[in-house]
Amino acid sequence: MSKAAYKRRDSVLKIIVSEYIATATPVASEAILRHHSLGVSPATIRNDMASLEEEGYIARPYTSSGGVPLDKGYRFYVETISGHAALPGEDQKRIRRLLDTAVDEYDTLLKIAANTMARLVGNVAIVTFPKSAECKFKHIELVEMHQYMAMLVLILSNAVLRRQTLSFDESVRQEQLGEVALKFNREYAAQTRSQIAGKKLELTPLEKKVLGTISDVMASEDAIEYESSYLEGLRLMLGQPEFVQRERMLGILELMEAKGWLRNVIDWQVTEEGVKVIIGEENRETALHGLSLVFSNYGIPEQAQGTIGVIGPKRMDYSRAISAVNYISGLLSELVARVWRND
Amino acid sequence: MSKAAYKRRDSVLKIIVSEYIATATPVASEAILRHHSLGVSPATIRNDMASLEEEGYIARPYTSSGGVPLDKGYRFYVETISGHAALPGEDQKRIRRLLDTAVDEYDTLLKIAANTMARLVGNVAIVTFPKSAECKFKHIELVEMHQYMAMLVLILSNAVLRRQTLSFDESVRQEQLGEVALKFNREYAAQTRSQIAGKKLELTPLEKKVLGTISDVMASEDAIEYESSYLEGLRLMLGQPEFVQRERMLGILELMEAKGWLRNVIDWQVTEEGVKVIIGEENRETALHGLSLVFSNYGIPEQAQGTIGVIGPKRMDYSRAISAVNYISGLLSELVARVWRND
DNA sequence: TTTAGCACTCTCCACTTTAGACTGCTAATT
DNA sequence: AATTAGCAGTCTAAAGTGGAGAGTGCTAAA
Repeated sequence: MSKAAYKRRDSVLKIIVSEYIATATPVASEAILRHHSLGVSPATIRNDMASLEEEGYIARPYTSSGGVPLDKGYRFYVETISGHAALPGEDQKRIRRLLDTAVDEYDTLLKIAANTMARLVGNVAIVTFPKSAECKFKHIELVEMHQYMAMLVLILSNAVLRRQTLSFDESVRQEQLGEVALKFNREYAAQTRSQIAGKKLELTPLEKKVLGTISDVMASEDAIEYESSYLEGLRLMLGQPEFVQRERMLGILELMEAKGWLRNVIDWQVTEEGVKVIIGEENRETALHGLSLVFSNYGIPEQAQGTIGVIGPKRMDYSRAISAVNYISGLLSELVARVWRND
Repeated sequence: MSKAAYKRRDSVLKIIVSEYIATATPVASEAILRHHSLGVSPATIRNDMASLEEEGYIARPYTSSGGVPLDKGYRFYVETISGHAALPGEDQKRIRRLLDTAVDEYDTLLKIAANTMARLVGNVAIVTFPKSAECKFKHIELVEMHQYMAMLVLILSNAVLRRQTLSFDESVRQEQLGEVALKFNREYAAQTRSQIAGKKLELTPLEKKVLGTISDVMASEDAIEYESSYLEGLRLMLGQPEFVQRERMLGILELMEAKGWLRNVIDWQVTEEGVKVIIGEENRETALHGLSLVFSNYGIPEQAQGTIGVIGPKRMDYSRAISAVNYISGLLSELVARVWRND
């Protein structure tokens, strides 16, 4: 096969993928020529398609139908388009304005980010809270609820807020609680759980109790990976033709309601820069073999990192997804940096 | 029609409903006798069914098929069974143990409650956060993030926690922030937003800024009705045979992803005691006309009330749902009361 | 290497057929 | 007046049929 012929075959593959993404139906040789004149006849395209099939880029649902891309075909497509993608300027502006309105409210901000992205790509969007490797004590507050009970509010350095109630056998007054809080805030500022444990202080029974609770909360925070995250756009994704079979639809719902599924899905170890695309069987989780993922980390490495991404059928608009994830993750990084400037 | 005949007809209706709930297929006259011998022939049952149809309790999908209950039939069924329902002792124990483990962590507690109930009834369960009519200031905390930014943590009397970041034009130190917090905590304890606004104090520019933010947060808290709630068991409900039509499935997903839908669905005005059942077209929201709701309020009236309930197809196990909602709402009330004992 | 031409394959849709499930009605019975 | 047996009649669901149309694979020629 000549060099020019190879090039044409690659074009054919690209057209098949993009056409299939648009129509969700097998792409016929003549359909390819309808929209992109390649200066050759349908028969030539058919030969190319036969060759593409042989090498595992495309497949045909039945003996003589059009071609549909296989994972390898999608992969090729993604490689060739990535880099060129950028969100339209007006979208960028709109999104920036939208997120700016919520910049002071952390949770709302992330929720809006997820929602916006979901609608932008017509699929499921996920945003996790930023998380640091090992959380640090920032501040506690003890508030009396009633005589025998108080609420402990613990603020961690990654701006995570956790609360826990404490019951006492004896009556405790707000003043006492205030003193304990003051002492701990002075002694433990910016320390990790293990550092706090290492510090031997003289403690009253009340203080011991509070310290124990703090330690528990920090431990559970360290253990959590993705518990809290926002997931938006389920209805959009499930409206796609790939989910006409009820089985698939329910499978997805089941997966997403399961606890801790995200941990298996996103390879947390990977801290590479930039947008990553995972296609079909490249997914570790078998339930996701029919889907693709486009995601990126955001935030400040080693300090406060979260993940933002899109999940959709393999037949998703990768160009749009990549540019959306890229832009919004950048935006979030910016906003996170503003809060963390010098922590 | 004799008294005895009326009684039999009621039995027939009850059997039709319960049989339909179990099988999801129209109930034939002979099927009724298969499981419940009423001492009469199928022809008699048929006469009864004709009468039930005439009065709008049941309908037939086509000219000569079995009967399916209409809303009026379900309503009759619910009236006759309610009161007799109680969760099996072992379930009660299991659930109590489960919730006890999370009693100190408010959010987890509610999430577990929702999850448990969803699995108990095989449908969607919803639990909202307790909310009081007008929230009261309990405590604030100001934590320095960096020179020009601080985080405001506001604790309200209903144990709701809200945070917000504050940016300053000038550099601000933690000490200053601490003093502001101390002052506000002293002056504003247990006051509502309007009370705080009415109190005229000498304020520095910094204090004015903080007060403004507090006021904003409390205002938005007062405005929120059901923003935060846990919804579990979508996959269970959507697995039911009523959702084989994709349209319906997507309709439900759309409804549930919409913001503020819950407010329309649950009649918040109703503060009656006990479990309430809403069947099909009794729902205000048209998207829910095919579904039923079983819900109850929990918490302390006027002080901290939330809602817990089940959403499922009209063909749901009402007996189980009513007993589950009843039991779990009672349990939550108990746990809430423990925290609020004398607020 | 590309192309024209044609037989062949397979899907999709509409239509028909058939078996079986239930009822409604009528006339007889209690 | 209420109940029953019996049977004709109605309707569904599933399986089968046939034809149109889309699209390919192959062959032989350019």
